[in-house]
Amino acid sequence: MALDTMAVLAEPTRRRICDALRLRESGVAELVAALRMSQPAVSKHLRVLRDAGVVSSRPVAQQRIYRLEPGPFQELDAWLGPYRELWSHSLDRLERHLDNNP
Amino acid sequence: MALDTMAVLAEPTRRRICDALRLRESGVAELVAALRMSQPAVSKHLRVLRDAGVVSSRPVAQQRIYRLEPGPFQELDAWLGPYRELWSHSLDRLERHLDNNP
DNA sequence: CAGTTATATAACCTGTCTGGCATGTTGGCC
DNA sequence: GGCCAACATGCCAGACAGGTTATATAACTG
Repeated sequence: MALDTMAVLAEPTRRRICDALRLRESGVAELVAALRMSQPAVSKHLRVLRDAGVVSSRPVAQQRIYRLEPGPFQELDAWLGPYRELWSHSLDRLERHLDNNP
Repeated sequence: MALDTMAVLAEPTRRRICDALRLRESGVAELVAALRMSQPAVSKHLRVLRDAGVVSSRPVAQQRIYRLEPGPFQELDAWLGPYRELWSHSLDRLERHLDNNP
């Protein structure tokens, strides 16, 4: 469910990791440099992200390359679905208003 | 920013409140009954949601009617934007694959 | 096999968050 | 004005999350 996913993505550091991985997949050291944080802290966040399926890792020599997985983001998108009519209805009203007032 | 909004919406109880308010605006007592939780707990969550702009309240006699506000959900939708190409690209590849293998 | 690189895990501390109970506060009613 | 109803707020206890340092593991390297 998007339930757990939201909690995982709510953490600012983890979102920074996602922002970084959105540009290109990376090893841990690269993320550590980008985030200016201790390596264990980054590894812990990566663990959480991986357990939630937000990222996946593949070993390359001693490195582990992390990349984003689309699934959880799609879930989040789907969860947001019903809430979209909160503002799509407003847009409908705006359109009708403009139609009636040319 | 969507930053704080995500943390606010990550809380399961608060999401249940949002789910309830999505159907219809309600007073606190109604939410208390729906969530089977103590009234102070609900009021506190409503405070957090209101501070984040996720809900707004309007007084009606001694009641306070709460309703959802679209803003934060739009922010979340916007934040999700760049991540959408994670799976839209996959769909592109799938389409090309199907085009090339009729 | 010894040493080094790259990452994961363990132990610990601290701050924050959530829930409950008790107590304010505000608006209507007799 | 006194009382009740509907919420809000303060305070406390328990749980949990995130960071750091120290240590373990895995894979190359000579």
